[in-house]
Amino acid sequence: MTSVVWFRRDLRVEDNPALAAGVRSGKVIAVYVWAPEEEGHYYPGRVSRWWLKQSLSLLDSSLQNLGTSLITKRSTDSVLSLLDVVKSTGATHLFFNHLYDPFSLVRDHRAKEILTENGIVVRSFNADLLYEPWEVLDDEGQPFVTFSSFWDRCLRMPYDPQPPQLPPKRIISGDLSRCPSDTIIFENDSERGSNALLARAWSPGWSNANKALTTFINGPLLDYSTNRRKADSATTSFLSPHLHFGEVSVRKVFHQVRTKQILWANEGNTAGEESVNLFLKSIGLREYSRYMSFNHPYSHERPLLGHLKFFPWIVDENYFKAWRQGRTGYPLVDAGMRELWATGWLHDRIRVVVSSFFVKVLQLPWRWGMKYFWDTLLDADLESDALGWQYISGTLPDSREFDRIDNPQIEGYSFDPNGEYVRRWLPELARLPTEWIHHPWDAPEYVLQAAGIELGSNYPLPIVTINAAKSRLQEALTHMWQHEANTRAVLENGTEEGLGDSLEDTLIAFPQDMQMELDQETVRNRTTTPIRHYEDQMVPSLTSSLLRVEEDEDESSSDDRNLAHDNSRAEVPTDAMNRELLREPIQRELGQDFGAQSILPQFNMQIALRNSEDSPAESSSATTSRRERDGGVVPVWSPANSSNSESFVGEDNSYLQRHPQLNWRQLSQTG
DNA sequence: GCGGCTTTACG
DNA sequence: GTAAAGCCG
Repeated sequence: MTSVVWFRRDLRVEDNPALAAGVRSGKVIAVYVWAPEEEGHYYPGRVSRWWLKQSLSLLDSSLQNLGTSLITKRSTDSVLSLLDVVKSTGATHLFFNHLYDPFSLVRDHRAKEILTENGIVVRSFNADLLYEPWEVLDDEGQPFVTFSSFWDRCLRMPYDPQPPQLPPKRIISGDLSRCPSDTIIFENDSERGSNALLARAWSPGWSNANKALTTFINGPLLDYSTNRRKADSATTSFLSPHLHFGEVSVRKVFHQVRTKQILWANEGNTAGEESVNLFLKSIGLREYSRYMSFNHPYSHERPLLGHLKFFPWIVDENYFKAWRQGRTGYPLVDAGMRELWATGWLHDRIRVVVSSFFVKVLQLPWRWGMKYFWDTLLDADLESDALGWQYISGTLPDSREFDRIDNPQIEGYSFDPNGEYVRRWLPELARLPTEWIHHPWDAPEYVLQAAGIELGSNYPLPIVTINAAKSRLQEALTHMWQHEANTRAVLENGTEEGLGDSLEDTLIAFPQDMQMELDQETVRNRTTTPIRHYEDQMVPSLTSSLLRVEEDEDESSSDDRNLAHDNSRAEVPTDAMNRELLREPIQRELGQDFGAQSILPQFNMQIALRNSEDSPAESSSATTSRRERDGGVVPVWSPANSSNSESFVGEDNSYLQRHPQLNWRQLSQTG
């Protein structure tokens, strides 16, 4: 028997449950499908593609050593390409590992549906997380809504994460003769030169990931606790790109780090113990990003909390440009942005500094910043990216307070006390004494002259002073509360006028220069296969486990639930991903006519389609319907259903109502 | 060792 | 903003 093993972001042969399943059951066809257009705006950036290219090539050599090779396919429809591979190789099974970003949730469900319809046995596995999102629930069976409660539970689960598995000793290859690889172009000519530098600093690939893990555990891990807040990042693990592409299993990381911790604990090495706790917390945040994405599949484009819905974001492309170029006049921010541009890397601490500056001082819409991180980071990761920006923007229950502005000058002396980081990335400030390095605008003229600095000329004055930013933020909040109150009054009067003029951040388009990049790529890579009509792809299923009685009343028989439970450890319960949508908005709005009210479709893939093609308006008449399938009830939704953020995060929304104790309310009330 | 003040952390 | 930790007399 032959199985297709579909590699995605699990580019390793070790501790890879899908590959192991394939090897166990007979002959293996290993395949990677490159179909970036399926991810809409989130076409991978230059450095991310560079990494992927190297990683795939190393995976291929490992597979060749074991007895097969990696088939690569260029596609605009992963699922149909998989079906082709299955048919041309005579495979009967498909195995893959779970992903939790919104695009994958939808695509993978569709893969299961279509391949199953074609008589293929499809099995999927957990390879990316310590625990599946649907395993980690509070005492009421609800998902956690704060990180610390989530992570506490993860560390106290009644069963351990699965121990990592060894790589297979050999692989029996399926028949590849009728399934040739496509050549995939990961970089264009203009990118090749910049990419050449990356190889000096980074070594992608699963075996290199293992080396990086060992190096970290035997070196910087011990002092992680004391060093972790220094901008000069020689003390971080550098594992994030490896983890993003699944070159090393997070379970292996967890296992090895925990082992070290026990060792240190026995030696009475409390500093080492504490370091491990802190490092594991960052692993936990990665887990939590998947958890959030799974439970709230729109978190990459819509705030989880709706209290900033009427915030007047400053839609200013010049600000945005100054931030990207590292010309804001704040040395720590600028050094970070230059480092990011030059290397695709940024210490976590500095990510917080630059993104907080972006949101609080510049008051730019957070999705622009998130998109820029996506485009430029070597470890660009949609779920982590979204979690980070929502945390900074104050749209999570456990976010930073929105009305507090961090001061880059103070942060500078804390994270870069000697100014070495700033001097490395801002050569124009290299000769400035440490006393002034994080606030050159206060330096006496003779000091500046001696350092060869002319503010406003070879280094900018602050783009906005912190005091101005503080008062501007207060004004903006006042404006927001006013607008919110007006809207509420209008709603209570029963008229709908005045609803249209709020500038919701989800409606703010990406700036042109960012979009052009995407559009060019989309056009350039267009193959003969037409892009499918989008609605076809938007059908998540109810295969599963977490269906609760109150959600589905009479329509879900207890048989369905019991049946689903049997499988719950291995299969993604795609209903859970819709839990939010199902429980409140969809049920509430069933039967309502959204029609023109349903405003713009906000799901990125739709926007991308609309931008790049004359697709016929998505027929976004936003129907919510249920249909029978496989003896179970399958809710069908289209993105326009939930495009109205009112239905997801509005003040009458479930997420807020369930957490009345959370501090976001203070914001609204102080107004 | 204690109280009171300052600093730091806060996902 | 609050609470814990660190520091000092």
